[in-house]
Amino acid sequence: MFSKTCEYAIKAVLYIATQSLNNIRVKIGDVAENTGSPEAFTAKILSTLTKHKLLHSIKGPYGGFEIEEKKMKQIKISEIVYAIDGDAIYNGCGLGLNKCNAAKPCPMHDKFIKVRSELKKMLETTTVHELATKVKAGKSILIRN
Amino acid sequence: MFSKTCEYAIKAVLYIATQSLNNIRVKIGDVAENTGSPEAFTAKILSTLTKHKLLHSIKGPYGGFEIEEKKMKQIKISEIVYAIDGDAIYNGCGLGLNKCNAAKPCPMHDKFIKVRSELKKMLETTTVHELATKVKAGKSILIRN
DNA sequence: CTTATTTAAGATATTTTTATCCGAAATAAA
DNA sequence: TTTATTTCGGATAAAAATATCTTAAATAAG
Ligand code: SF4
Ligand code: SF4
Repeated sequence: MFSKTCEYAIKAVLYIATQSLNNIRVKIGDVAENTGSPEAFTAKILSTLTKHKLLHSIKGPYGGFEIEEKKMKQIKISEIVYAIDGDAIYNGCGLGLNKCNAAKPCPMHDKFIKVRSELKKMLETTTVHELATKVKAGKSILIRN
Repeated sequence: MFSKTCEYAIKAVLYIATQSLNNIRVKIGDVAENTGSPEAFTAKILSTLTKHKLLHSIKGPYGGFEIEEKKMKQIKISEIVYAIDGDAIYNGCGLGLNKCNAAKPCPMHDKFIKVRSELKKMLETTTVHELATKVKAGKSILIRN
């Protein structure tokens, strides 16, 4: 469904958001540890997310990552997926034809479009804040030990 | 969504099925050419599909691949996906947690499960015959030139 | 039986994805 | 100013996915 990189990215954002809800700024090591992701690779991902303005980073001692509560209410999961995996999941086709054409589509078109648009809608209507709140309340987890 | 290998596999099966509807047996080269897939790689994929009994292969001169009409009415697209990509798309989780647990799920669980089960249902209710018929009737295509 | 044709299977190569490493830049505190 | 801490950015490395090549096995036809 998503690339591994994208899974790490979603978990990382949700972990940072959850901690930000408690006004705790977190370091790369914390994120890696609490999402079950490799640390150096997590650094790369967080850097990408920061460039896309999905996270706020602070360098130096007592630095780390955080997300304002206002921001996490705005950011949708779709934006994280887009920043990492690009638009393939939104615009790419099920059978990978070079170009799409509704007049003469691939034979799975109708059925495929239906499922894909539901996925898209789901990602576009789910906010980081909504999910982070669930994690904070202990209703769900980001890592299984 | 699917691996590239899986996309090739679906297109290959549909091409072979479409030709079988006209009682034409096809060779690897034909399949590759008419699905826009690399030939040697297509050979590997067809071999896998044959082992999974999703295709019938005949060696030697005048040989090639075919699917009985009876068979193509039975085979669902889900079976092709399963043969190539395994059960990740059916049982894997959106965030890639090691194990799933409905009691303490990942925060996307509910929404994710909904979309995934629709995808699963779609694949499990679409037969090869249904799609091959569409292609045969010229209503859809497998390759864009 | 011999030859030509075709799939099967294993070895190898290339590309992409995932992951690590290391030095630079920023910055807070002593 | 110096030091310790932390992110940033570029260079590599390892693993997985995708793709090719080469030889073997099967078989139809002459
Ligand atoms: S025809 Fe439809 S389903 Fe097929 S590749 Fe194009 S957009 Fe996707
Ligand atoms: S909790 Fe649900 S959505 Fe999350 S990984 Fe498990 S099955 Fe998938």
